[in-house]
Amino acid sequence: MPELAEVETVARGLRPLAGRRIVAVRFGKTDFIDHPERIEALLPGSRLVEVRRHGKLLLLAFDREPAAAKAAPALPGARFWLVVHLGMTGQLVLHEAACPPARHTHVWFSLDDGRELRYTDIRRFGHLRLASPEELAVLVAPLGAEPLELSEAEFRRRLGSRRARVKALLLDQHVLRGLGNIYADESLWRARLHPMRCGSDLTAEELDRLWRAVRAVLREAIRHGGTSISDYVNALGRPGSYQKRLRVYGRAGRRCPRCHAAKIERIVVAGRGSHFCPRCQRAGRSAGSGSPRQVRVAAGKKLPRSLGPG
DNA sequence: AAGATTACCTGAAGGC
DNA sequence: TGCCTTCAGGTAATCT
Repeated sequence: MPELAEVETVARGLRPLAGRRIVAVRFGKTDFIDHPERIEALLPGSRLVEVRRHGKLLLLAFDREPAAAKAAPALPGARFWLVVHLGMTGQLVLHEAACPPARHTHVWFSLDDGRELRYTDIRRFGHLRLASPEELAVLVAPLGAEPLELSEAEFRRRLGSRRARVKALLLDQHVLRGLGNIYADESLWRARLHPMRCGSDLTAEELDRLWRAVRAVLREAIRHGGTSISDYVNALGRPGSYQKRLRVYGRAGRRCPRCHAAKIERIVVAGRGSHFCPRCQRAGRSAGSGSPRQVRVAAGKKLPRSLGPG
């Protein structure tokens, strides 16, 4: 599942393509693409000039052919961006043009060196679109801070003021951009925090631990080329190796690699499978079984019998 | 209005 | 053996 570390790895793999020109674009299914006709009109003849990662977004900057200006007056400038979100099963992989395409390949970008950049996406949760610099600014404006760039004070400010569960906050792209389910669980384990803890209940010391944990986990995952569990591969079609180093994700029932005593449990938090060590990551008072709404009711009003203590 | 839940999509896995 | 159901999760839309 492409999260920050996977998208970063793909971006690094695509960077050597800077300077290449797109000569043709071909589509399969386009129901996950915004205005494919715009892509068809603008990309051929354009040159890739830059590859960036923004959270889980892959941003490819192109300088357009002057001749293409007439074809797409909606993008008046010379520079535009191909914005790619890999969703759950998206892959952007460089192939020789002669290589037979994988199933679920939906976009072919033919390059001027005879190779093809292909977008494959089994479940089509991914997203593709073209954006002017102005449109891109609007697109990324709601996104939160880059996890590897924000300060500890900023991290504390963003999470410590929120009543939502810390797991939900880590997954919320408006708080931090780029974390997904795997690295959220790994970070919480490393910081020894229960996923159901509420952001505003975390002490400054706990938030500091979490900030350090997120950075350490992401750096380690990037160093190992990301996590390949089901579908993820890099821009050359090769898997990462961080799945071998996961401490809790997908390891329910196995012994905690830190305390070697308790077994990893899996519960649902924020609608997502959440893996943690019940011994190393204690729930604390605010992280009981009820929803935050029920906790609030419990503090002020009489409880229904079924929710009461004991 | 913040936080929770659901729909989207396909393939793998488990049950009978 | 094969069909059926359930589950996985990133995000946007919808509900409370």
